[in-house]
Amino acid sequence: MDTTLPSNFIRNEIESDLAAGRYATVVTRFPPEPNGYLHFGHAKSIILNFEMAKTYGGRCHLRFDDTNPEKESEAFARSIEEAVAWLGYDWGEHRYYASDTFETMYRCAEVLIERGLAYVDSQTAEQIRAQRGTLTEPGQESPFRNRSREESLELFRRMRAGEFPNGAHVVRAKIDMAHPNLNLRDPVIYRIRHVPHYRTGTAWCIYPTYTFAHPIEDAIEGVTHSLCTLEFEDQRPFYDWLLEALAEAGLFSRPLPRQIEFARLNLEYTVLSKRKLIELVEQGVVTGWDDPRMPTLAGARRRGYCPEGFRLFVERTGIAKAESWIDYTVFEEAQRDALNEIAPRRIAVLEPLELVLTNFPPEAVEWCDAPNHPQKPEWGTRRLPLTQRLWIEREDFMEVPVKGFKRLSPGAEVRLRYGFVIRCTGCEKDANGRVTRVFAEYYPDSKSGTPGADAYKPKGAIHWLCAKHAVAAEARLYDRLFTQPIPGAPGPDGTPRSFLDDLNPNALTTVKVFVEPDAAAAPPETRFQFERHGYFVTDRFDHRPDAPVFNRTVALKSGWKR
RNA sequence: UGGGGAGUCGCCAAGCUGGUUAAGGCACCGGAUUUUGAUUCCGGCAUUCGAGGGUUCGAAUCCUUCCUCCCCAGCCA
Repeated sequence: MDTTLPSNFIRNEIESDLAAGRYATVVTRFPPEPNGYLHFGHAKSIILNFEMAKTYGGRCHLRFDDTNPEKESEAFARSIEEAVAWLGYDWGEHRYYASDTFETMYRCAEVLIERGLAYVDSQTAEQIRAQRGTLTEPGQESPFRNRSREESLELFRRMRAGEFPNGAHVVRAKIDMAHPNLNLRDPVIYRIRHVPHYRTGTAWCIYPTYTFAHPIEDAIEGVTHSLCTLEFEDQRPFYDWLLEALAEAGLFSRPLPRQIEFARLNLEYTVLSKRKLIELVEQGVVTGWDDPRMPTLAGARRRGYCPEGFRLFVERTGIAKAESWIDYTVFEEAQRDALNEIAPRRIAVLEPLELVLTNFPPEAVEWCDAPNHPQKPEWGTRRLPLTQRLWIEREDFMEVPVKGFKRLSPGAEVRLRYGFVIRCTGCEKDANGRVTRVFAEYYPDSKSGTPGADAYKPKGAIHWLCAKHAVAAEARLYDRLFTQPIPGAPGPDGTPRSFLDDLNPNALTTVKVFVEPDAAAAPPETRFQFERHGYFVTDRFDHRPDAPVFNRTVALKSGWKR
């Protein structure tokens, strides 16, 4: 067993199950309903399930929980597969659809009825609700609860045959209408829905409910550990009741799968509920499900976040049962740590200011070697042309420097990264007092990598790009989508607010920038670290070498506090 | 006021079959290295485990009372 992974209660449970011989192997599953896009919360579940299986030498299935034809589609299923694969997981042969097992489920329900453990109720949804009782009062038994097994069986058969309209009958498990756990007060396990299913078409007009289908799907697939979120905790008694009954009837063999619940992910400065995500798209707050500001996996991919960063994130935040809100910095830091390892360095000037080296020969070009990664010499170097006219970052110059400023200002010396040390001699301003150009003199004997270059000890180093060679590009600077840690949380005085009230208007800023030619020429989805700025990626859809588009994934940390 | 869960450092989270100084991560604060104010590197960061009682030589870990928060009354998942 891998002891380098952090301990968590699920690992403990699995290990004791294995040690006790309850299961010979570990089989988990990621069971999305194909009715929407995957988000960061799903990433936690995907990673948990696949990593647990991997850790114990088992396997993880991808299962589409498509038991409600009203909102599911093939397109969603495909986008889910794409996202899981993007995260780096392979379900191999083990892709399942609940809808492939409708016949088995039908049989399971029949067996329950035959054994007197389920019955067809012919009341309306309203009547059933009224009889369910309340949290403190027991429910009432349906007048149809004790009808004969034969009659229920016959009605169930006719339900399947399409003889009844929606809502005319349902089949319910027969457990205990007075049970303190409402989920055991004869839960509905089959309902009539005259709606075509995206996979089974019109073959069925009755569909099993999640409650009934999920345990059966797990058992059919031989799942050992069915990991789900906390809200299903109350459902576990039914999960066990059902499988026990079916095993007793000989439909499933032991060991039966067991459900274990963990807390879902809550991340600050973002929202992770399907409803809110849909609202962001429909209100036009973002451009779509894959907008880089969206906490969807499609958005994350486009934003430039990497799978390894997600894995690190999940590993660092852990798996537990306490509902908690994770600091956004944990997510960002995990991404930076992962990106730092895989992103080659390049230079980009985000807010260009012209710098003229007055003592540099006008036609000369000095080639400077720059490493592609400061800690990975094996990644090699590239050559940057340096000429008299350069672009530097506007924020790297201050006519009147503040205390602690280590960059350019009149009289100050600074190193042009990988190039020469220069001394600022002044600047030029327009009528509004805005600096339009900076002047400096370079020290010819200070070139990086040449003997004696280290004799210069400037306080800082700034990046630059040759004005003649730099390529213009568009940079989309992304930031957190919300301004509050918990979007929509009530105000201090308790006034109710909406998460839409906390939108960050600056979550996207588009700017015209200059980049190194080879960065512009890179294919879509190529990641770079633009030195001193952050991690960027060429946009998956909009980037073209002749019209480059870079998305800022996450900025570098900055210890510089004015 | 029924049932099911959870409360350990600012944010997460190990530990919880009782026994040396309560892991680790993020954040934060130093300090070293650095041609990214990045990375890396050292060091600091809970006499205390929701609160009160109790058992014990000894409790975050056992018992007990209380407090707070979350979930459940879809023919959603």
